[in-house]
Amino acid sequence: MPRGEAPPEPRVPPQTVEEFRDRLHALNGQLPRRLQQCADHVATHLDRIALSTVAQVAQGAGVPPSAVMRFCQIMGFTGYAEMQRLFRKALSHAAPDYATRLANLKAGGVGQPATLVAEFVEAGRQSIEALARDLNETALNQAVTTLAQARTIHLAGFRRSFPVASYLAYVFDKLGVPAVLHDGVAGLGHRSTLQPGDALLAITFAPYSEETLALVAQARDRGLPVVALTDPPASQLAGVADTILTVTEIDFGAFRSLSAVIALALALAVAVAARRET
Amino acid sequence: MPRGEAPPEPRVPPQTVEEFRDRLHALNGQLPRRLQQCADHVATHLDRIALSTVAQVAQGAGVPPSAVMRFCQIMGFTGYAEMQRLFRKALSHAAPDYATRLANLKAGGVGQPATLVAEFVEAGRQSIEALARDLNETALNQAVTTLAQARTIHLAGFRRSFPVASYLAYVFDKLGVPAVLHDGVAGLGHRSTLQPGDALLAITFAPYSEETLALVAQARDRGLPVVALTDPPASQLAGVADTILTVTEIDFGAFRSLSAVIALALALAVAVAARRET
DNA sequence: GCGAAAATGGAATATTCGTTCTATTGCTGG
DNA sequence: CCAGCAATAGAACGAATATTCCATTTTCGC
Repeated sequence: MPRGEAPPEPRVPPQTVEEFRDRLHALNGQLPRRLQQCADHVATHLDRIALSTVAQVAQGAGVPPSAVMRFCQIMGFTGYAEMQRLFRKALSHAAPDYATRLANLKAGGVGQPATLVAEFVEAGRQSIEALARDLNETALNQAVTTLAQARTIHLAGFRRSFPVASYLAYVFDKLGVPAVLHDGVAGLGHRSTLQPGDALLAITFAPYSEETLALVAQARDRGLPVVALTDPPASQLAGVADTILTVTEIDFGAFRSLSAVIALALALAVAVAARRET
Repeated sequence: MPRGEAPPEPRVPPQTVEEFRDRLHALNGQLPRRLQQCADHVATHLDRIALSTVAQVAQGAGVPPSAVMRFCQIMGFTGYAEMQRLFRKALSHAAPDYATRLANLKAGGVGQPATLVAEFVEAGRQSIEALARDLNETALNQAVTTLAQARTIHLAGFRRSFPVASYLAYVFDKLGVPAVLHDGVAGLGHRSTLQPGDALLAITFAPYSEETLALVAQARDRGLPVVALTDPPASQLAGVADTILTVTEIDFGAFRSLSAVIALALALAVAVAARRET
């Protein structure tokens, strides 16, 4: 082993998954080939560790099991077992008895109110996880840029998209971002308010509502940028919107929980507000 | 071994957690003492099986390990290992690489749009899981009964509760349930529409909005039942609402994802519609 | 290129954990 | 009260798996 400068090879193992990630990141680039392979594979499959054996991780990384063992020790653990303990604890704490509780709610029987709650909870959770999985970061960044540059943001969303649009109006107001909610009250649109320098944020799901499509077309005619928040496939909007953000919302029965759309919309709003302040 | 009538001891193991629960339920009551202890413990700690050893399950149930083994075989598995495989598969499919993806999104850095999405996703998921955990079934059933008996349902919800109220208005409309959204357009309430036989569903979070409280008081004066959808502690509403449904909504920054409230509201709406039809 | 030190792969070993076996206990029906 | 059977507990066994060790290869400084 080298004499003078000892690389910070810690004797205390990471206590949380966060710490683990940090240490992994710090080590990146200064590892021998096989250990780097381990690091790469582990980084992209963090969740598998809790349920995999050394041999499986090794095969996944394309290295012999002994390399995985050395990797564990580099990370500060005494061995694979200790490392796995960390991830198992994280996994079991993540869902303490959520699954059981859900099953109990459902056990009441179809049609029972509690069962319905369980179904919508399940749909909401799946939608939200799908959002995290499928988020298009490029489109999101582009949307933020577009909206941050706009003088006024116009919000379009009718029928089941209306709650989202109205919540955005509330949030933008709180954040001090000029936004107009096109709510169709009194049968008149605010179409004349679409002015140069503005942008349109349209929230709409198939089948797209007439009003929203009309507003999008109008904005397009006047040369305003259009950001669409919709569900895949966004076929009809592909030609007319500059930026398309898609969200897969799982629905139970005929109705959607809107969880994923709202989460995305909120993040978008906060990011836009932050960008405008700088 | 016995000769003639073989008890229905299945040779094919349950393929899903659902099937597992069914078989467990079917066996209930006709098991010897120790096996029943196993069944009870497993039923209430379904989620632990994936990560526990035989010895741990046995200790939890207060039986020797061999009793757990016999229980596994009664359930149709060849042994504990096979049973555990079922739950591990369920666990890993539930969160395929969701956790990793979330961490990756967050890794972008504070203030990045993608990181914000991750935060709101996290908040939404926690809210939704909290709903499943803390749902008060009694209050829910009572709310359904109250609203199902109403001639017309009045919806109150302003500011950040407005999206929920407006979504409920949309859903009730689709379901053919008479509902009025008190949206405050033109500064006039629809107060005069509060008629005998109606009911009020108020959605409001602390700090409660003036308009909602006023509407609740008015309904109360006229003797109409009031159902409140709010966050704990519902101190101010305790005296004035007949039924109180609480939802703990985790917020990130100053904003809430509304996931849990919407899930509960949707379930409530569908349950009410179903009850009215019968 | 040569030598030392690090890295590597694979076999040997230790440990943990599931599974089986059997003696004993506790029932149940005659 | 006794025979017969089911249920049980604990110990012994065996398979799976983590861990260590060492011979070989690779890398890097001189």
